[in-house]
Amino acid sequence: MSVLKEFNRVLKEKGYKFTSQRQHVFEVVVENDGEHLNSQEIYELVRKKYPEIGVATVYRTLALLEEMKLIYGVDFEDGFRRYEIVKDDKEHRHHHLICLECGSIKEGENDLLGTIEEEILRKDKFKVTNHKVKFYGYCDKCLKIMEKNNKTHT
Amino acid sequence: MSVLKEFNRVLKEKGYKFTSQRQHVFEVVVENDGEHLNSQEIYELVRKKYPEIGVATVYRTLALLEEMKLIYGVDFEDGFRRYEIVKDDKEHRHHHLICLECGSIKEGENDLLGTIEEEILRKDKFKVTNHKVKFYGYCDKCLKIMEKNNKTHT
DNA sequence: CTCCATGCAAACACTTTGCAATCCG
DNA sequence: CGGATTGCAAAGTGTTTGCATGGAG
Repeated sequence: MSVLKEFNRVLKEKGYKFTSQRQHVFEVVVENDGEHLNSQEIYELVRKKYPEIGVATVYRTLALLEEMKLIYGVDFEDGFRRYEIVKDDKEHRHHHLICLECGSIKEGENDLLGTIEEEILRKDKFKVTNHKVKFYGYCDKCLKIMEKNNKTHT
Repeated sequence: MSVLKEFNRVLKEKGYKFTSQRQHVFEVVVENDGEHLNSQEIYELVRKKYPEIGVATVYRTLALLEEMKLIYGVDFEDGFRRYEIVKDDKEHRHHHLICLECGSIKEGENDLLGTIEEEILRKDKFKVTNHKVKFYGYCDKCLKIMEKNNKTHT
């Protein structure tokens, strides 16, 4: 798997050591891409494959991976820091659709915000280099259920 | 001040009691609108006027104010829950421009995201009811300084 | 063999909770 | 008065740190 090779390469490049703990943590994040796992969930999953690992190592490794720009943290304000894989710079700049009914988190189209960022540069004279965007609302599934039940929201 | 009256009114409406602690907490948030104070900062400011207040009361009051929809929490991922006043539904749905250089937080134009939300409804079949949007980048001032220093970023 | 990396537990920082005392209505 | 509200301190979170041991290079 090329992602793992890349991981190894960047590790060496930065003078960090390759350990099975780091490999396991990284693998769990890769294998669960799109799940937005939090640190504890990652810890639990790693423990299944590598029971001796300690929480601290997981936290340290996640920080390391973030520093290496292999993953990055997202915050859904549920009290946990959650992680996503950085696929490339474009992919990085997506946004999330968070359903208030079922709690599902869906990743949205990538390029929607480009024009807005241009506008911000013009109007606010603010050069956007990244964004964290969360839309809250109701997903298709829940909308349909709510319609069926004749519920109204807001 | 009509905001305070409104506060009092909503309190009564919901069957909550009006106490000087609650008034002070609310006042501090109102007086520092735009500052995005976190709970501890609010606690410190309230203590200047009302030294007997306890942290717990501040947290409880902030939760109350949030429930009453008089304020709402924002998360700038600095480890603190920060608060803003809800002025009206429109105002609520703004976004933030966070400068990576000086850390300043500016509030952006309100209506920029309307069209995007329509597009999300069409493309993703997701009905947006609120959003939390943070743009990271460089503010006008820092951009100019960086240009002067011939620095490049990213 | 030399450090970097790890595991453990203790320490942290922010927030919440339990409970007796207080005070609004 | 009576129950909601408070202050205090203790308990809970998720996360970080100190330190001796262990393992990669």
